[in-house]
Amino acid sequence: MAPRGKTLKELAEHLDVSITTVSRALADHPTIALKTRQRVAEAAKAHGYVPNVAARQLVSGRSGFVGLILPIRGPNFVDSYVGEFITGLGEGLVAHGVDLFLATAQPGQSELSVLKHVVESGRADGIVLPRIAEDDERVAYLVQRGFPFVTHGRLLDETRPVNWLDTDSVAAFGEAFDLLYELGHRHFGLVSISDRMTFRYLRERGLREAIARRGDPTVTLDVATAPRFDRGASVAAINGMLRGAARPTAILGLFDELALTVLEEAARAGLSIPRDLSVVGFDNITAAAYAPPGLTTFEAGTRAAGREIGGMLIDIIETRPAKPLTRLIKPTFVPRASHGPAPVETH
Amino acid sequence: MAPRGKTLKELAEHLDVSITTVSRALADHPTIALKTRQRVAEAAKAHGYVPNVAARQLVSGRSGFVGLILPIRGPNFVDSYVGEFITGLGEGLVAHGVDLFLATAQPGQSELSVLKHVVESGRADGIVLPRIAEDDERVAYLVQRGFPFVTHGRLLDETRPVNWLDTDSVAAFGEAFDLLYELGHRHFGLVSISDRMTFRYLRERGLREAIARRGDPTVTLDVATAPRFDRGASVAAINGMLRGAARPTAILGLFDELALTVLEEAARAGLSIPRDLSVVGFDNITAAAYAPPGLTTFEAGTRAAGREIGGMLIDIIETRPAKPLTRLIKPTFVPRASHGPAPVETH
DNA sequence: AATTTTGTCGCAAGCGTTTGCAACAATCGT
DNA sequence: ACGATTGTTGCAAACGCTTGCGACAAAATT
Repeated sequence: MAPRGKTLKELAEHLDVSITTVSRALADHPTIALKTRQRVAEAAKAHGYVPNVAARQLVSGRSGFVGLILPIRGPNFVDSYVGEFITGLGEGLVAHGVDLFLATAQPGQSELSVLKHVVESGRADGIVLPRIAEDDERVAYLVQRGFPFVTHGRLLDETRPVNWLDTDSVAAFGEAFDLLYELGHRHFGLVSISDRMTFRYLRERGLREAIARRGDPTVTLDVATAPRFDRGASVAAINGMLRGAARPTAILGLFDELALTVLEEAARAGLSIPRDLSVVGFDNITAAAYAPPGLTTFEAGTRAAGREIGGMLIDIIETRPAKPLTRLIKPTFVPRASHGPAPVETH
Repeated sequence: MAPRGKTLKELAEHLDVSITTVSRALADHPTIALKTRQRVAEAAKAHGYVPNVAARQLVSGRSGFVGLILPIRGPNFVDSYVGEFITGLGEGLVAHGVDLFLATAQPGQSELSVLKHVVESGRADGIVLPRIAEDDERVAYLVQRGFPFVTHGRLLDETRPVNWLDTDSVAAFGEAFDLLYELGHRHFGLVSISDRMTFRYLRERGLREAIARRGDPTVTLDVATAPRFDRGASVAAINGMLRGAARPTAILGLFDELALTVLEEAARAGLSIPRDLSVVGFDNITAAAYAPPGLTTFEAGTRAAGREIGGMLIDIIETRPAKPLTRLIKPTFVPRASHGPAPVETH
């Protein structure tokens, strides 16, 4: 057994006052004489008193923890999202004296069952849900349970009363289209995923809306999809697009990993970037800067998002606002060398 | 206030037995009649009973948490280490029903003071300490406190009774040297850091020992250092080496970020890799595969290390072994295209 | 001087568990 | 048939803290 820290009782005996008084003094309760408060504070510091969290939690009903269920990943791959998001979340929470706790789903176990366990055991005061799907069962559970949470990403059905923060990928993909259109591109490709994640839908919508706004009937859009973490399928889908009859002159990757794969496959197909093909991604992962010729992309600001979400969640836990809190972050354009003027058409 | 879950008391009333009986039945205590145990188990499942962790912790003295203090990072940079290590740790802990909790140090606050707070508040049953320095004050504190912990990385003084897991970078850097020597290289450079981290020392030692083993007096080693996260200083140090009178033909980066910077600066200096210069890194971060021409490096297996450390820590918490547990993992060589035969000397 | 107010403090209950010990009924041996 | 054994359950204390309410003395009011 780890050596226990000092308790209130010990402090009280030492100071010859009641436990109650020590407790109130440390909470700076105004009914305790100022002199007593100071005396207690000194003794507490001198003895290195640290309150026992379990006892405090038991009576207050609050754990001082915010929970996050680690997204299940393939065996060999961890994207940079996890590290960045968690770091930001920690930063956002620490200012309020709240710690982050991470639950991991066992191999056979669903994320939902872990979530239920976390909520019902009283382990967390609030939950953050990353990377959500178009219609997420975890959200349904938490809403029905009335448990505080905020999601990173939105549901498709925006009328549901959920607190969320999202990056405005509609705007980003619109911006990318406009830029490429101005550069003369008319034939577009989008490499997407088949999983029903909300961001997949939103990014494609951003692109389509921008096309519609432009009102140019000569613009074409070709969409290729593959399962999310299936690299082989992505490669195949990309090659289909690259080696097809009507190869686009500009290809957008739903996120950087996909765009980087386009870069690789294009090189393999003997295409020169950006002379023959422009490529734009989304997320600005580290490798985007290193992959030749440098991937043009959007900075999603994952760490800042985590920080912000931490603050939102604390706010929700403490004030229980009636209206849902939502925040839309504009990603910033990161121009590098993978985009350029459309190649002149060879008739 | 979040709606509380069911309590033992409610369950007991429903079943018309005592709280004690329910508690023991759920723990599968043999003194409780088998029939009663089953009856209780069913009711518990039906009512969705989940024990309150705070109450349990209060009496058992165990929190069911393992703590990790997030390494402090610069404002803009999160290396992939965090995400990988945490993912692995979660995987290693979940099998034992233990959760991971993350504490973050406030800007002005030392990691040590956060650590003390975590330990003394009873928030964790054990601690994992990542990325440790040659002589780490956190380790001293935990040893003196008799608190269970395991480090990722070693102290320089290996006689201290600490549980650690480390990657064998001595072996890796020796292997790298041998390989490059066989390829004809005689003039070596090491881009290192000035921070007193143990791995800095070990990797350099691995290199020097391999050189000594070879016993070839014509071999030279040039070491350049810069503060850990100071990219500008690294660039300067690397350029000093690259543009100096006696440029090495093979440069080892203490870790991939450094090696990648060598690649960039070499390109800027008009050097062709690997014709003019061989570069080898360590860690195998994602970008290593994308940076041209592909960085030769070592896979450190961070995620697996986290997984392993999780298991070790549980073991330590439960059995309190007298002898420290230590584990040395051999990194695997990841040959890519940034190394090759030494250029022929031009006299 | 008697009464009310104000300022300080302590008693004791309660948060939801676990666990040593006692209590009781049923079964056993002789 | 009686005490001893076995099997099963419950009582109550304990873990360390917070908090409503009452107790008491000193100060203010009448």
